Amino acid sequence: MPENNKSNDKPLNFIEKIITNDLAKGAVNKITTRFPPEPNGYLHIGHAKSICLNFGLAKQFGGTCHLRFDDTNPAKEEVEYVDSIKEDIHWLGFEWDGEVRFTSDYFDQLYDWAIFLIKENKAYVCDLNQEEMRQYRGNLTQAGQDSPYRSRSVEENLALFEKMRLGELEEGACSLRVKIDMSHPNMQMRDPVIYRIKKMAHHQTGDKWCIYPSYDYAHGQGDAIEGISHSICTLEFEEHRPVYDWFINNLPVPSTPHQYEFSRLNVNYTITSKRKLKLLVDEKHVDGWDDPRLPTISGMRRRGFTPKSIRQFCDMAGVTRVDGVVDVSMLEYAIRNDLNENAQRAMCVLHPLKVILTNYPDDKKEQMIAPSHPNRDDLGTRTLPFSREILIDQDDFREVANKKYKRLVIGKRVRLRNSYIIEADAAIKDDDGNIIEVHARIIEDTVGKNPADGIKAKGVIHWVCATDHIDCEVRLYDRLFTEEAPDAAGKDFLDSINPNSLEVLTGCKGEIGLKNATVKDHYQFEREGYFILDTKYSSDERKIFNRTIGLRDTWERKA
RNA sequence: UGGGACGUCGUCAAGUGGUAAGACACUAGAUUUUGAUUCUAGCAUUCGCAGGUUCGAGUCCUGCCGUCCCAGCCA
Repeated sequence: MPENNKSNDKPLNFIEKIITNDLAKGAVNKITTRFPPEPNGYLHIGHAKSICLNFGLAKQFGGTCHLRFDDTNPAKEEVEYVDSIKEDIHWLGFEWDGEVRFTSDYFDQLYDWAIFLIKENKAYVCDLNQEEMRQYRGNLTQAGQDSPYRSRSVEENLALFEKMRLGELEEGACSLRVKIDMSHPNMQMRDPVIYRIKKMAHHQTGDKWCIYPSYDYAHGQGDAIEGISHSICTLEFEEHRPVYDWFINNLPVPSTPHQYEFSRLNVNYTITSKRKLKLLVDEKHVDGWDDPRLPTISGMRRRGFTPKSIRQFCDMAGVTRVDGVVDVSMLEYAIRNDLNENAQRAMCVLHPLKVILTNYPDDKKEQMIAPSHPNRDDLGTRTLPFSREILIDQDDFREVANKKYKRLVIGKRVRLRNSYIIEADAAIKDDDGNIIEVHARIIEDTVGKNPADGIKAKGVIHWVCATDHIDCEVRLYDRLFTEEAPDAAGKDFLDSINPNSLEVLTGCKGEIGLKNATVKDHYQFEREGYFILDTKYSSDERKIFNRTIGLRDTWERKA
């Protein structure tokens, strides 16, 4: 019996039920799924759901999952994408069974089966051009008309198809179509094209072909060749299923796969249309496919998302046939949940303000010991140099404030995280009235304990030694779109791009230990959020931290 | 106005005739050297609407309404 690796009490989704049933009644002994991306763009969060589903199902039911590039259209595909897709799948934590497969591996077989269909008098070469074909196809409410070329003889079709293959006919001059039913209410069944002439090199097969099979023809046969038992795709392919089944029923294929559709993942305030993502990249609205604001896997990776958080998010979103839009807060929950548990803590001051501790000796320096994680001793401790001058965040000091403000205020006390409690005495200003420095005093003997006088601090703020720290740049990201549904019909998604989606902070000061940060280390900068070194632009000389996600904030930090 | 699919809390989502799981979000309170985490409590008399069948309906039937998909030699 297959083992269910998911949390015991979670109800099965409809595909899991189908599989459980197929296994129970012996329709299949072992399941085989596949993830079939077209290498024409980078993977995004929507693909992650499909990856988690297909690879997850195989693992859950003791089956296997293939990676097959659906590369039937050389005009749109590139190896660059093949490479990034493989990398992203691995990064997400999945491994495909056997070698990477390509639909183009089956071009010979597909071609032979096309000949077979012609000989069966089920396929014909059609000379209609695109405009004519559209007219003959009819429309949603009107039946189509048979192509005048539909009744060509087998011999003529064979000869013509051979000329197509040999490159003796121009692109668009004709196509090979299958004879189904031009008056079928399902438009997909009105004699779909299965081969078209494209005189271009293919990234896998080179110059071997100048005719290429269409998705409808190639996909199901690829599944059948690989012995895919459950071919899972998204809802928009639903009306293609009869076509899929037609080929399986009319060709001598080695197995009979079945297609199942689920609704694609949509997340509000973002877009998951490959075409639109490509536009954002091509028109430089963002910094490449791996821009941290993009929902691409590479962008999310650079942003600091973990594979585990993405998997959890996909699991939380569920698998159904209902089209809906998942709230980004669910994604944010998933990443915070992982990082809260696993990210080491550090302090980093984003908008530095100098504080002089007037009662602390000029020549004194202490080394404060702080845990790397509040409730995980296994992560060890770190050392924080402390001296007379420290830096705190400008937002953490006010000359006067109401009682709801729990930070440093003149005449009031605040706890320096992992250090002393201090009390502010004065704010030093420049000629324009800007606070440039704060004078304060430490309360003696308050490291790790409350003051002897019983007057406790109201809050806790983070800080960094004014002399012993690292300089860094911090990049804060906000949602790329201001509209909940930038993709909605009737509007241009470019109009809702958030002009403030990236805020670059320079002159930030991080605790000294951060000098050893690597691109693999996720940090929680206490009271600020989760950060990770930017893989693209950060260097030893210029450290750049990306904010993955801020801490949950129930207080309104923005005054 | 053709065909197909889908409509359960703000958002995902269980439920398959026996009297509305769970998660996110949100609200209130407790703990807290992160206004974080954790914890505790609250959050659909109601399942798109209207009829019907039934002792009993989110679940069955009928009608209606709404949303999405399909007229590429894209996938």
